[in-house]
Amino acid sequence: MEKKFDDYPHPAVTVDVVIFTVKDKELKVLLVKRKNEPFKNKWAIPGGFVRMNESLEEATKRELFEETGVKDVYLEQLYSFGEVDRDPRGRVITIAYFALISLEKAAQKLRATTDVSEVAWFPISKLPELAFDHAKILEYAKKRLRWKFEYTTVAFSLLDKKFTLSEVQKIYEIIFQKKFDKRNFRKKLLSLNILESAGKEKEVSHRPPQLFSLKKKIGEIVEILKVQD
Amino acid sequence: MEKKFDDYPHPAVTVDVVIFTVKDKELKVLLVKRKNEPFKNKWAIPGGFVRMNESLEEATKRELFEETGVKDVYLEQLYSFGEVDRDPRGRVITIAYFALISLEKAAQKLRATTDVSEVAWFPISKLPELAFDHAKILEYAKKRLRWKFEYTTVAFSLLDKKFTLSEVQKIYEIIFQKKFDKRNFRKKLLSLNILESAGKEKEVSHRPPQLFSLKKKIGEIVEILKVQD
DNA sequence: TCAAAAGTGTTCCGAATACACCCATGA
DNA sequence: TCATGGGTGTATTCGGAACACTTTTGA
Repeated sequence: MEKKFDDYPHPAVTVDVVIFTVKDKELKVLLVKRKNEPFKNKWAIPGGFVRMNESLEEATKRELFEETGVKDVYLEQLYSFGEVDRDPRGRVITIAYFALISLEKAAQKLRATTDVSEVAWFPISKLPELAFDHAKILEYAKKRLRWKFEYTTVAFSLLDKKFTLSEVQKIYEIIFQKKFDKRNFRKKLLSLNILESAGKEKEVSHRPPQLFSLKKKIGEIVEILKVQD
Repeated sequence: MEKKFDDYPHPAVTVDVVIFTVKDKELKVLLVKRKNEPFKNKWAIPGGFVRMNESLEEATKRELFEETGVKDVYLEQLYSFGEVDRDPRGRVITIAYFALISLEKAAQKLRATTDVSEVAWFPISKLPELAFDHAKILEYAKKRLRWKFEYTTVAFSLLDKKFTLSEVQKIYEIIFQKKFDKRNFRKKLLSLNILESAGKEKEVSHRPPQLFSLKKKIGEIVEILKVQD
């Protein structure tokens, strides 16, 4: 089983982050355009090598910050991809993460870097051809994303601290590409006992909505919505 | 973001497999006793280095086979662990998998290897102290296991091709440490439309039970049982 | 007074739960 | 005939789904 520590050559290890946001009533993903070979001028999921003195999550946060300038976003490990030939340069194992960032945070300037000529948000429905096995990674991320919306409270990480029930519903309608009944949606959301009242919105030219915020202590899994096709 | 391919030193990469079975009416996990430092004589989850010419899954299957002599078992990737100091020998990133093997397969002889002095099944309720961050990995695996039993048909990978409904129920009662109502359990299982009749058991000294087998084409996620505490 | 979005209740249906007795067989 | 596990039905409760109109505000 185990040999001495350095008997085997070591593969390279990268982290890749699938960064989602909701913008212009669409689910979007952040991609970068590669400046170098391989896959020069192809779009790719942002990522980079893991340094020896940082954990996988630290590496991912660093990449995320370098690419978007944002911190403190929803971040979770997705899956590790390790096919032998997934990178033509040699053996590279990647640990993929996925992140959800809110509209305001995402509105900050995106910055190209030394290895990237462009950075842009792509609607999930109109993706370009992707480098490496990134199409597969993205597929995986989309599945996970939907699952997370059904079974956990991640949706709220796309909203402000205070939000209206209609805003929550809109997010769900975008993610699931489906309309929900307003009364049932609100009833379900309120019955979960995860929200608390947070005053009223002002300065709208119609009936002002109630604001809510997420309660602090919530179990990890809260079956939010059962969505059928 | 990216530098030239070999600008960074590479961490070592291992795979670890949490191997579960149900034996003697208990959920058990396979552990190995380490022959060498670090953590000499401590119990650990079996695992080893990923070779340059094998994928993560291939490496895991190889380890699984070396340790238990079994092939063709349920295997899925669990999570990757990459804290900087998780291995005192240096930077080691591990991709953890979990496997479920059936009683008969598990009954084969377990074999010690060059780096392992003993191999043994431990009931999940009476675990020894574990090497590295393996306690954390095992915790993670236990959670995933329960989830899988609630939402998928993994349970059947612990049974023969043909099985009785009572056998299925026993497996669930062991995993969830909880009794289920026989009529409701059977009703639910049959209503899922995932089983087909496979004759009758013979040679039992009581009313012979119906046998069932799992239908071939089943969606990935079938909400089998909702289990409440 | 109008436009815009907020807010609200009831009926129906299907699934989950609780619960106890008879059946078929070999010993 | 007995011991052993196999097998079965009904009533109740709870949550999900369908469905349309009134309210509040600023412009």
